[in-house]
Amino acid sequence: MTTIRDIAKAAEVSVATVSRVLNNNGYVHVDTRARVLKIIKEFNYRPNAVARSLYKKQSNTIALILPDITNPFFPELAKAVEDALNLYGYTLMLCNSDERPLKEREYVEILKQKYVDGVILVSHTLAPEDLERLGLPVVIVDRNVHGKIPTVLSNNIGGARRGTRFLKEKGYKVIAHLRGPENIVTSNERYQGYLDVVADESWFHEGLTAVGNYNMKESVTATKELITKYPEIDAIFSGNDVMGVGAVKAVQEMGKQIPDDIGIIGFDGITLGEMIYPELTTIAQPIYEMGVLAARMLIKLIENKPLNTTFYEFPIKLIERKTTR
Amino acid sequence: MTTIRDIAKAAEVSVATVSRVLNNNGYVHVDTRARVLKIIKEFNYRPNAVARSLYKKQSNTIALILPDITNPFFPELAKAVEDALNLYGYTLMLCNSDERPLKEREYVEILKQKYVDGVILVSHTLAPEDLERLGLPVVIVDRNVHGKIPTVLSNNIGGARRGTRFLKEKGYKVIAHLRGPENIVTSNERYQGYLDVVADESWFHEGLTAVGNYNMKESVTATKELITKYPEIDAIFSGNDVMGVGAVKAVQEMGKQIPDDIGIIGFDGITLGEMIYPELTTIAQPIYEMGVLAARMLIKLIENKPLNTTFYEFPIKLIERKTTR
DNA sequence: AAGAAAAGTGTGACCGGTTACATTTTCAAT
DNA sequence: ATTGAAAATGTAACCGGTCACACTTTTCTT
Repeated sequence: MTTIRDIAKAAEVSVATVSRVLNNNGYVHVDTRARVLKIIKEFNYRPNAVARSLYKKQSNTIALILPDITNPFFPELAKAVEDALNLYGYTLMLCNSDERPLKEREYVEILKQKYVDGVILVSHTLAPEDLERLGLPVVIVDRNVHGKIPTVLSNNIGGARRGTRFLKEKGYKVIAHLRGPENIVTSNERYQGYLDVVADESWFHEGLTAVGNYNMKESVTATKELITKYPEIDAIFSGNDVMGVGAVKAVQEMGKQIPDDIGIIGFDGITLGEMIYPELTTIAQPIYEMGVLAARMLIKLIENKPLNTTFYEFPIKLIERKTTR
Repeated sequence: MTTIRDIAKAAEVSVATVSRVLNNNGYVHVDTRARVLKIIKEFNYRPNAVARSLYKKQSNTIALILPDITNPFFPELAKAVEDALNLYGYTLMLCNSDERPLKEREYVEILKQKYVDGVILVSHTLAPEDLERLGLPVVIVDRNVHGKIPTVLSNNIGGARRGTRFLKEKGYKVIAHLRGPENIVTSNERYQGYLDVVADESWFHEGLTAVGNYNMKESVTATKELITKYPEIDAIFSGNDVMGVGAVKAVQEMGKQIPDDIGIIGFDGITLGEMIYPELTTIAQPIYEMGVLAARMLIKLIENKPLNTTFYEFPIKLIERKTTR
């Protein structure tokens, strides 16, 4: 492997000069620069990133910690993050936490050892006090945390209200809700949004909400139970698209028509919603933009540039497709 | 940050001794070891992975280069790889190549600069000669390459034959094929498998094959064109599940019944197939196992342990679900 | 009890960059 | 010609580990 000293020797300058050329700082005579550059090209020399990291205490790498890349929401976000990072010369470490706070914390320790510059935490399970002690620049995506940690999310309550109201406007009479895990903020917010719209309805009762844990299979069984128990249900507001897809499937398996017998609306706006028939109407978050923004914010944080806002809430967008009439 | 020298000072030993304790090699007196360990715990010391990497020329990091994590096949593989790597103390770098050989090559350069220990290349687009020059341990997944590079894949031709034959056995008469990109080995192999089974049929002609480029939306339009042009088609063997899902959707949009009017079988065995209605019959590759094996092979390669086989072809499994009668 | 082998520990070079500081050269201003 | 700032370059310490080698102490062998 060629090192900076090899280059220095070949170009008949000191390593400092080569370093100056590489980093474009300090004074270097044009002729010298040209000579060094020529040698670098000749040797096809690339500075050793690890050596650089050791001295600079940073690695141009950031980590994305998420529950499980297998869940179709996350790849879209991960892609956005990676695209953005690439633009700024960073590379991406992918960490699946499996929803385990312990694994998240272990990962953070390992990442610190590796001089990872920062972390994007998606749908994390860490306690706020853990977050404070992280000792690394962090941006949170998708889960609100009281505190001064930069956060990117979308308007969950507003979106949920909008979606539920939309179902009402479309003439659906009895709207059920599939909700996510009970310990997750977004899940509760979306539930809250649903409640805000329907709590005063004459038909409303708590039994119309079932837990699908943001999971497709659970959603299928939950939906079937729901509809069997309360046949008057004619619409479902699902807390995310994955459960929404499950609901669509469940309803179809029961032989009911979508959107006539039952209308369904999801939340998230993942592409999965466009892969099924009928296509899923949904409250879409701008997932890609959120990923890009999170990456940008983190980089600013790392590079000590000022953040205009430390809390960014994206508006949602209702995408009317085929599961509502 | 505490360094090994801080620990050495506090424990009143030399850095070498601390290093010996950390790495469990060389002679260290039990009492000394205990003392050092105590100090380490007290200081909550973690050795600096970057410094270690610099000397050892390895980083306990491997990279996964794949076309696009957004394509639902890859997250499942990525998860498997990550799980396996974790077990062995490695972390994962995620690199989206966007199918661009140039980007793949650039990534490899950056990865080498970072002392990444090895690379798993999935569905790569690199030329064989590029692969040879990589200068890093590599394992290839999903795409066959003539050469001595360790490879993990599944029996594409056999699987394709099996799937096509299965449609015939089920009594379908005119079987079309949705194929992937023309420059991709797996895509061609699956096409070949299809041909092997149907080429001699009286009804067979080349028009029954359409290109869906492994892509959902393209598959939808391709399927519609196919069926409109050749209404005698009553079954589709799709080169992958994503296109299979597209075909299901297209057929449904055309108002035809699955599996009675048209039977569909996919290839891959991704969970997406279970998310739609009716669930997709498919030729399943053991994706998770393939990912795990690729990771294991790469680690063996990195650690200079012998590989029993450099070429591993997994058997496929027909999973009969609801898109075939 | 002597000598050899094993056990225990320390010193300092090394990995390959960056940069503070020192030194030398250039050049415009006086 | 002199001066002093700017320009150009070099030296060596530093980042935080690892390990070859040297050295001392303990244990074993005969």
